[in-house]
Amino acid sequence: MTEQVPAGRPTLEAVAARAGVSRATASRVVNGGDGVRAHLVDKVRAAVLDLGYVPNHAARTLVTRRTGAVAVIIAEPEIRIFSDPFFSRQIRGISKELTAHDTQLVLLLVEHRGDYGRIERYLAGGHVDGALAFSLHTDDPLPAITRRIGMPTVYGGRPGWTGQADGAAPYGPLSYVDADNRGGAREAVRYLVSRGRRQIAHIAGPPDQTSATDRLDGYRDVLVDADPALIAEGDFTPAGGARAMAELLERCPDLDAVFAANDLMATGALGVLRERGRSVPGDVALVGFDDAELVAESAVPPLTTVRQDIEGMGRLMVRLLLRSLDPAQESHRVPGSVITPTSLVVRGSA
Amino acid sequence: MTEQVPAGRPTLEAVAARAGVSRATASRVVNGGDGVRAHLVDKVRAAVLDLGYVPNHAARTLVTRRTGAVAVIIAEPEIRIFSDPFFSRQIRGISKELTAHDTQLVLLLVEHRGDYGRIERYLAGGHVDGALAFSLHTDDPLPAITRRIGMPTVYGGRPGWTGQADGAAPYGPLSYVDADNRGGAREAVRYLVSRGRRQIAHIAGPPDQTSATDRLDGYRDVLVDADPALIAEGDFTPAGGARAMAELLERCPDLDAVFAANDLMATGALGVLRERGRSVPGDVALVGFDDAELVAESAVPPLTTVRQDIEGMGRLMVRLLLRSLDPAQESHRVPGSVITPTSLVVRGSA
DNA sequence: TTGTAAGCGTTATCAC
DNA sequence: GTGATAACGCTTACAA
Repeated sequence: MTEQVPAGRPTLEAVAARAGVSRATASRVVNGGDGVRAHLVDKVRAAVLDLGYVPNHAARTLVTRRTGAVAVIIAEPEIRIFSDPFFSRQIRGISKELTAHDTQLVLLLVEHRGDYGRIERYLAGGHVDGALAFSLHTDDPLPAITRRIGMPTVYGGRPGWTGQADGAAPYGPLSYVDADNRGGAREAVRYLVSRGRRQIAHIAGPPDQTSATDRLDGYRDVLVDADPALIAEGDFTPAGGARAMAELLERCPDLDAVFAANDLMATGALGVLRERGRSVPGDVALVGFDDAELVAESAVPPLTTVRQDIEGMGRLMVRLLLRSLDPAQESHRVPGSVITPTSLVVRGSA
Repeated sequence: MTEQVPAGRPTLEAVAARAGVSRATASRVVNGGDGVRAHLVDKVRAAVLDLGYVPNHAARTLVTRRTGAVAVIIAEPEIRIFSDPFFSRQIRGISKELTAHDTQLVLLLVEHRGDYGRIERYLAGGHVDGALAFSLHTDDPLPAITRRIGMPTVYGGRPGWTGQADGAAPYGPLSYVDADNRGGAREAVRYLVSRGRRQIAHIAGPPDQTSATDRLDGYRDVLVDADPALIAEGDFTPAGGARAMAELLERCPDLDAVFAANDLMATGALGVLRERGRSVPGDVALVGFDDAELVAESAVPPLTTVRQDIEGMGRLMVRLLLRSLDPAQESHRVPGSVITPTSLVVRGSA
């Protein structure tokens, strides 16, 4: 059996043959063509084109030990994965930036605690060069995993225990990108104060997420001795916001402003206020957080809210990660962290 | 340089050495262990455990020509990617089913027309075994691409031109999974009729998506000679629904019911109706489509809507695709299509 | 500047 | 049953 018809996809060998060069030279051209005479570069490029050659990814990975892929791990046991516009935008930012670097996005959704075994095996299997993760809960097993197997990882949102003294960790402290939640919250509350509001309530997020606790801290920074009755806990969903709002109205019927820890909860609160006949912003001023698309602007009235550049944060996570993956970089293996600024967007609700 | 310290991750070779067998036997055990004496199986398993061996994916792919990964292509130029709860749930279904089959999900977001070159290169590069795609617009280049490179693909939602006579296509007609949009729409409209509504309007989705046109067709099936003024076009977003609702109210102030082609538009319509002082369902009955989580149920009043099993559809797409990937299957390379049933969920809005 | 050749870690085809 | 050994397609010293 000689003289076989060109069976599957063309290989580098075929390209080299057609261009009349060695496989090595063909490889050089495919990878940029530095140090190859223009003459040959053209020949090889032509061969690539006629043959429709596309490099075999597995073969390349096998030798370079680089996969050109990054895992995006979304560990959110709750129903809100993806439905939350926050994730959507961050993913979009991540996707764009990865694409710009010719890197693929492998999505790993974690639904159950038991999924972590699978995640660890996957990450350890050399399928990806690095990982991006979100929504770390205080007892999340992920950091231990990525650390153990030495997988460079950047987190979205400040982890709950980043302050731990952990100098012995293989790659230093965790790296993350987060918005200035505390500062943003302060600005929101100060704004309400400046508008003459006196009984400013807060609908907080789940206490095991730093984005929630940081916003609560910001609220407290301004209202140092606020009545604890003015604080109710939600879960970042509209329904949770509605429940919290009902509670607050019960406990403090005279409140004249609400700062909700995210826009979704703010919309829930809005519904309850309307039901109870409180006008917004007349009787009660309402400020959200996120400036979530399809939510903040289209609420009635449109939400005054704290904007964070979610897409930009996604892009930043990628840049941090890829930089740490580059052996030539000084920052090799230590991604570092970044806090991005927020800004208050004033609309109709406050 | 002999006597090297166990440098990187352990290889099959190392496992074999430790277990005192050949690499071939070790490989057999790792891949199920059929035809190997229990005695040796145990030894190899033990070695795998102590060494923390994880197979190298690239090496395996190189020889088996199977990547164990599937691309999920989301080609939605609009802002609603992911923010739309519909996608979220379908992705969840897909993710769960892929996980159950030990297959990875590679996410490819298409934002611009120019992205298709990249997508084609990626698919042709042998990174994935098959593809799943959504939201096909009438002139979408994707089917031509997947067909050209022979990539098994299952679509979410009926493509616009599936009816074309295309027997010559390499792998037969496109395969897809879709809900019974037309039947569901009929049921919704019939329900409104049965409740005594007489001026039933429709807020349609974008005419280049079959889910929208199929629902419109269902509406027309029941209301054969409905006044064209009763039909307004939206874009599947709340804002679009609001605009359409305003138009309808302008043109047909006496309408007493609205069937919106999705829940998001229904919520937009709801806001406008409320603003205009029309009670729901008193003055105007409102029915949506999707039974979108965090949307339908939490609307005020909660939305009567047509439910489709979105997550189930996602799972089904995966099953169809994986079946077509299995060379042992009779259905090899021809995924086939499925239409899943819908059901009317009656809540407060109609 | 170009070619030769040695792997990268697996699976698969053979003999044994 | 088990073990050599030849691919798989590519990159990269090293030699020329």
